[in-house]
Amino acid sequence: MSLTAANIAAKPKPAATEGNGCQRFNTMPGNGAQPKTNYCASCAAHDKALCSRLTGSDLAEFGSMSQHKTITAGQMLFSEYDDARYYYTVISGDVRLSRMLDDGRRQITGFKSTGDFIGLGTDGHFTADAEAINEVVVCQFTVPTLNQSLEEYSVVQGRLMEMMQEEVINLQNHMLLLGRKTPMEKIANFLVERAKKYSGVDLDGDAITEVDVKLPMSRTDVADFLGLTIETVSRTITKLRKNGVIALETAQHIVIKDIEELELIANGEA
Amino acid sequence: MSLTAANIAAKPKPAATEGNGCQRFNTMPGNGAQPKTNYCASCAAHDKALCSRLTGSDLAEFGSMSQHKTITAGQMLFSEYDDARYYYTVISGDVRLSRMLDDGRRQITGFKSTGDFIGLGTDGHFTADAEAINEVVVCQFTVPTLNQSLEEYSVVQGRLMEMMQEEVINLQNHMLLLGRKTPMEKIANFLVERAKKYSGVDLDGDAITEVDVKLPMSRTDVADFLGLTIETVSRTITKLRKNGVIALETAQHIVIKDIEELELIANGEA
DNA sequence: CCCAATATTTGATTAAAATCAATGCCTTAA
DNA sequence: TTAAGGCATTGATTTTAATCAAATATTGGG
Repeated sequence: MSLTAANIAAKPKPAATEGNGCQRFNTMPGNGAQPKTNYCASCAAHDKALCSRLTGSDLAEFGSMSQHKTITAGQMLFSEYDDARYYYTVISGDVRLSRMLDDGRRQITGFKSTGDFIGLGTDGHFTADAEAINEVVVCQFTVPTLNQSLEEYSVVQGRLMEMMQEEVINLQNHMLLLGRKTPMEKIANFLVERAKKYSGVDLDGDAITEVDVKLPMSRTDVADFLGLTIETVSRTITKLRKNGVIALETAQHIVIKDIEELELIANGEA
Repeated sequence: MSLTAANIAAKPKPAATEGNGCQRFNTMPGNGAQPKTNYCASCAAHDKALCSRLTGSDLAEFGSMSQHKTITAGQMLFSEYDDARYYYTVISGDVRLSRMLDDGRRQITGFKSTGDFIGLGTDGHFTADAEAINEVVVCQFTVPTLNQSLEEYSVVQGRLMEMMQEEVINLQNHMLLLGRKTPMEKIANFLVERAKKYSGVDLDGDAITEVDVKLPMSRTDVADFLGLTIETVSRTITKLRKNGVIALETAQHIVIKDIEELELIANGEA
């Protein structure tokens, strides 16, 4: 079983550079006497990642086939049309995936961070650009290696399937946003999503009204994710601020003052 | 291994009605003496479907676990939030998948026809409405049955993975369209896509300029797929017609007069 | 610490598509 | 054959967000 859809025709275009910043996974700094297993078991990404259901020696063996790689802010992990030689799990930092038109118009199709898998939606070549928003550490597997692991570890296979399902749901949600939501609804939706995924607070719990949201990406990135211009993004955030629904600590640090109201706005119910 | 992402929280809402129009797959009309295999081997959907890599007795056994079901135009196959009890392969006809906002705004996330799998993007519940555009025949599997088959037939598993990859690519393409393309580019893109998928003509071959495109869906559906209003859809089609890039046999039957030009327009290169 | 460069916000104007409104066309059933 | 209803098209107007333009804030380098 291969993750790659070999039957799909590939598009013509050159591949890009490769191989900077690599380091063997097993050369990670730390106590040399510690058993290998612990590197992965204590990994910040493990609980949410492809390997989340592996433990003990299976996890150790799976992990031994991976390498960590560090990418500095602004650097590309890969470009659209590149041969898909590696798949990645984000350990830390934020990655943006995007597609572009010839004249420079850009659509960001997703932001990936700790635990997220990068490699869905490939047909042998990557179908998007992947760029580091800040310093990013990824755990990379070669495509053949991962494909073999999928055969060997059915729990990895199952987890991948689950992640693909989540991804399809996310993309469908985002299509509804792009096609049918107003700028105000888009921004509210975006902030609520970030809050749910990254604040660490359980928003379903009662009496929670105030949530911190960090936005590592620029306004341009937000605009290109939501199908807006930066000016509209900025004006809309200002409007929410003036209404008291949010407050701005800095441009990149937003405090949601009323998450319930923001959710109503996000779903067109306000 | 289960296709369902059991860990994802399910949303609250009632399930819908079920069970009309069912018929046992093996009671299909035809020569009773024919071996079972042939029913699936000669199925119009087989080559593109989940079962495309199964042959002989495997195909027969896999097929024996399915049922055919006929849905009349306008009827729902399932609704958003319904328990996902079945997965489907479209045998014939056209299905639209959509998500709605409370005030009625709708985004169609895809049109499914012969060979397409319906059931991607579920978390135990369906995350979209599925409606028949015309009379539709589907081949349905219960979720547990299909999950078991995925274990048993690795080629089915592999084909599913491939189809999910294609789906993710499709959705990413459509996000670029929704977020960043002009109405003219959207319509051109839509027509080219339909032509590539359904005309049966190999468009990469040279000297092909004229292609028939049938649109089983209404202008409202097209609008809700492309994030436009029906008026804008209509006006844009009229403009293409006046420019001679397309011609209208009827509203539902469009002839692409210059596919190359239409592709340029679709990609913002014209 | 200050300056330059970049990012964000705000303001004015324009362009584009949505909305409101009406007409035309096609299908179907009496 | 004709009338009715639904769908599609066309036209007029309004609204919205994009564009154009400028000011303010933030960041990093010297």
